[in-house]
Amino acid sequence: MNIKEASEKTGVSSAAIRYYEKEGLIPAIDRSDNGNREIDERIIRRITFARQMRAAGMSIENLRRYIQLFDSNEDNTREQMDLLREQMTQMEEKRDDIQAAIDHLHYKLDHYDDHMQSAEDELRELERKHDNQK
Amino acid sequence: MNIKEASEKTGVSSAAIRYYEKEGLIPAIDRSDNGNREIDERIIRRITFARQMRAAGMSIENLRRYIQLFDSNEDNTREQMDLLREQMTQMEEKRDDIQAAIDHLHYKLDHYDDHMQSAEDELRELERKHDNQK
DNA sequence: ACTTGCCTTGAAGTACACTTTAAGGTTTAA
DNA sequence: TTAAACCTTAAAGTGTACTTCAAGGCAAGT
Repeated sequence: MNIKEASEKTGVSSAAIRYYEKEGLIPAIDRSDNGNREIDERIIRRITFARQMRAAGMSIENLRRYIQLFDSNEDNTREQMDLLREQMTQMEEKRDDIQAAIDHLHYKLDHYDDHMQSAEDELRELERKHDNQK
Repeated sequence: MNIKEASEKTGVSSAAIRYYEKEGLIPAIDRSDNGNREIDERIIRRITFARQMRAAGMSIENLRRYIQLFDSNEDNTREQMDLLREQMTQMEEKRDDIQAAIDHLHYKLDHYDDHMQSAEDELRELERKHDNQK
């Protein structure tokens, strides 16, 4: 499979696949005789994994660190797991931040009919509700 | 309250508060006699709202669009609500992306003991599980 | 008078994650 | 043989969201 097909299959642009390879987010890709990348299912899975982690906000730097551990032959299970746990914690925080924002906007939408004269009214209302929860 | 106190209270840097004001993410802030910003609770709430939306991944551009509608005197309830709903949809998608990544990493962590010889083993395992779910 | 510590502005600089460009190579089809 | 459609690389460019810098002002304390 050439890079264009891989791009279509994974939803990652050809340029980004090259970039990921150069940055060590995916393994080095074998070349065919003419020097073109010959992409197999193993690489597709690695690209897809990278895409998923990137979509969840994992930085290039952290993803590279993890992949380097992962692809090394040494037993660095401890470090890998620590890194994974650290990333999961960050993702959970981000997920919760987003959920809080969704709840906030949901509240705004639900109360649009009641009082929409001014920004202040609405913000006071939100503030009051927030205070009551404490 | 001066900008430094506001920064400490909201967790948004002084420079970012100035930037948010310039970009129209928060209203224009009143100045005291010497030209310094005099920040009250209303502004604090606006900064906090901006911070929360930013933390959830809402772009400066979209936040400005919403705030401009919000602070205008015209009745653009429809546009405001449409914008809010659009943003919520985006946030929900992002939240779900993150959750999928968390689930993936969780699976990895849970199965670390079983088979950690190679990246390929693990990825095959994930692939298999994924296929089974279809 | 001077240092400290805050403030102001506009402009320039930075980090991240790609994307785009430039210059060229190969393969296939007409 | 020439055009189309892919590929390669290195390097430069881009957008976002700030941060940092430079140059100066104000107010209080020593």
